[in-house]
Amino acid sequence: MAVTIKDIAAAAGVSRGTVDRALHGRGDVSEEVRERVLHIAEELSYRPNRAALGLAALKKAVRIGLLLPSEGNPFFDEVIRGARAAEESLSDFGAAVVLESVRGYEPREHLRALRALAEQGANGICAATVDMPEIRAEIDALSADGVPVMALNSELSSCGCLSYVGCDYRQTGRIAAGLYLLLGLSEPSILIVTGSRRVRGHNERVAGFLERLREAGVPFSVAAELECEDDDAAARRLTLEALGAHPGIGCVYVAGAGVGGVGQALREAGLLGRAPILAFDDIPAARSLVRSGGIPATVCQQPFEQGYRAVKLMFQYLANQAVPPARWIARPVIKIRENIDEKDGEA
Amino acid sequence: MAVTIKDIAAAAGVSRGTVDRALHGRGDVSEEVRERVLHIAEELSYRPNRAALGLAALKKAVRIGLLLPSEGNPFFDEVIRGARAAEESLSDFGAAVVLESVRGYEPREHLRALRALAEQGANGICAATVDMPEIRAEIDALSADGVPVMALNSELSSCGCLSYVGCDYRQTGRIAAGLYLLLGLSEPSILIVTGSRRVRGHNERVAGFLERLREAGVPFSVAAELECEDDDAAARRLTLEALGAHPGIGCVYVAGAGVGGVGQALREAGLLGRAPILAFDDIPAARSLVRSGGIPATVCQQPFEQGYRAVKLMFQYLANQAVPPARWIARPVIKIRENIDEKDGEA
DNA sequence: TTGAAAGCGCTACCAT
DNA sequence: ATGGTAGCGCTTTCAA
Repeated sequence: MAVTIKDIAAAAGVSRGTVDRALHGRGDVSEEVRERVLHIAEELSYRPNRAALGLAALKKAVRIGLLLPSEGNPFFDEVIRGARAAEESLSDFGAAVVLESVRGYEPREHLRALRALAEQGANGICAATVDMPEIRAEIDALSADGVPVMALNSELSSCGCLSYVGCDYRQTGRIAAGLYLLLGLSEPSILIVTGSRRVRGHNERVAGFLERLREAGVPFSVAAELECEDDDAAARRLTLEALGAHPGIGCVYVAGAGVGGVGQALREAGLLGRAPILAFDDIPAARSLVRSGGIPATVCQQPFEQGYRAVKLMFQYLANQAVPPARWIARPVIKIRENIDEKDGEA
Repeated sequence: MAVTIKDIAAAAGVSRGTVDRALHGRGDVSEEVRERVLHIAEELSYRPNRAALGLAALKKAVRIGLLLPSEGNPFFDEVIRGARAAEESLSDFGAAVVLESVRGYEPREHLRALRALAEQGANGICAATVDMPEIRAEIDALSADGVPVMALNSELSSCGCLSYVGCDYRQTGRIAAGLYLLLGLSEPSILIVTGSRRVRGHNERVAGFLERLREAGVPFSVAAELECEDDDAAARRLTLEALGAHPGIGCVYVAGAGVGGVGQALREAGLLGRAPILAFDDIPAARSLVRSGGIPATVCQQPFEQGYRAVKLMFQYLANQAVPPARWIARPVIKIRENIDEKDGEA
């Protein structure tokens, strides 16, 4: 049988209540007793029992706020599914998730959502938001108020964030390059379609991609780098223009959203299936292009897992003061036609 | 606050003890009361609290037996890691894992191990074993004795197994075919190296591979199908012979173990990196061939996850009588040079 | 500053 | 056949 708080109390010659106070620094405990208890706990390598912790925590339910730019964004629908799954599996321990769904990346809107979550009594917040000064300031303020904030899916520059749960964009870019190499294309001209140069993740994906190609020492050239603002219509138009201006494009690398528009452009140009698209995630548009052969392979970032993880780690921090790792990085998943229809589920 | 057993007791006008007995069919309960309680529970959509369940279950620790042919088999080392991780995460609920490690697939040895686990007081057993009549009979006997057995990694023909946790071999074969198609090889002659025709998983991997290639309608031919008995030395020798007998082999498909031997043979024949190997799992030999370019991509079966899952599902069955799904299938993971070094971890 | 005790939801044992 | 209750490990409140 594992070591319990009772064992420590007996060994230290104090009551269980005192041990609890000493271990967690709540209430007043004499310095001498505190040290003795801590020492004994260390000695016996005490670890609190999670079942008991959960049961006792039921009284004061923990509320986890979730800020996602998920309006009209199917990637985040999966994040939500994961967060709900975590909520479900933690409901027996008193966890509840409150969601603020936002459209796009307008800082003002994100600020509003953060404050709304705090007002709804969130004890901690997981936020997929933008790396702007005003946002960072709000996060610092929330943290100071005792509401920790965790960056989700997009990392934030140094601020009071508890941790980052998401993916390593450079790494996924490198994997996309690996897939490019697998294809063994003969035409070395690549068209790059990025979402926005202001989005750090997109830049890193492009950098990782090019970095790996250079390392591999294969001949390649970048025909053009387009910025489509994550918009399908813009992606289609710009891609068509580029295909016209640069004949002989052998591959299109799509670092952000807008892959549906790129596919449409290639179809119109009669190149779908001939000039492969390398893309990210398995949102519906990407899925259907994988099925039709326009995308030979896509690198996915486990949105379900990200949502699940973020909620779970935040809960463990709030309920059991278990400090999460500074960065929890989702393992990238390569999907091709033969496994594109797999659905992520309960971890 | 969620519905508790107390609420049901109040609604039914009986005591909590009676509700417990009625819900779980233990002890004597009058038919009339039983029905009333069950009805109310259904009505209120009662779900037992897992934290409380775990806490109460601490008194009678659950022991889970694990039978693995893991001696000298690095694949199963990962399964063990996963099982240990599950044990760790369930230790707060009173779970313990006892391992019987066996070398190879000798039915006599497996029988001995099964009995040894039962003698050590295992309340349930997860077994990666062979599909033989004497084994199935023992499993039926154990089940009848109240020790449920779960098939792990290799499925067993209809017997009293609680469920199957592992992968879908045909599906992984199809994915390997998808990778073959990605490579766009010009030389359509394929050498197949299987482990053993007596191993169901190997056969299914070959069948799935060929099935998908036929579906795709690409030209291909099978130069030869070798059986290497999962042995590197045999694999090397047979592969070298086949390369000599069938010049122009463009790809080697390795359905079982022995991939190290195949790589060695290709190296000696000066074909490493020129005739790609398609293989399974990321055991050390496969990993190093991926790094050196001999294997462009490998299809992995999440051994860590399999071990983790099996123990977790078995525990939930034993402790909370939660019936596991008949089949829990691990998601296949494609690894290439750029992500081969990722380590599976805590789910 | 510390101790004692109630209570979280469930199970199991002892009375009745 | 049913009720009552102790107890799993921890937190928290009330007394002292």
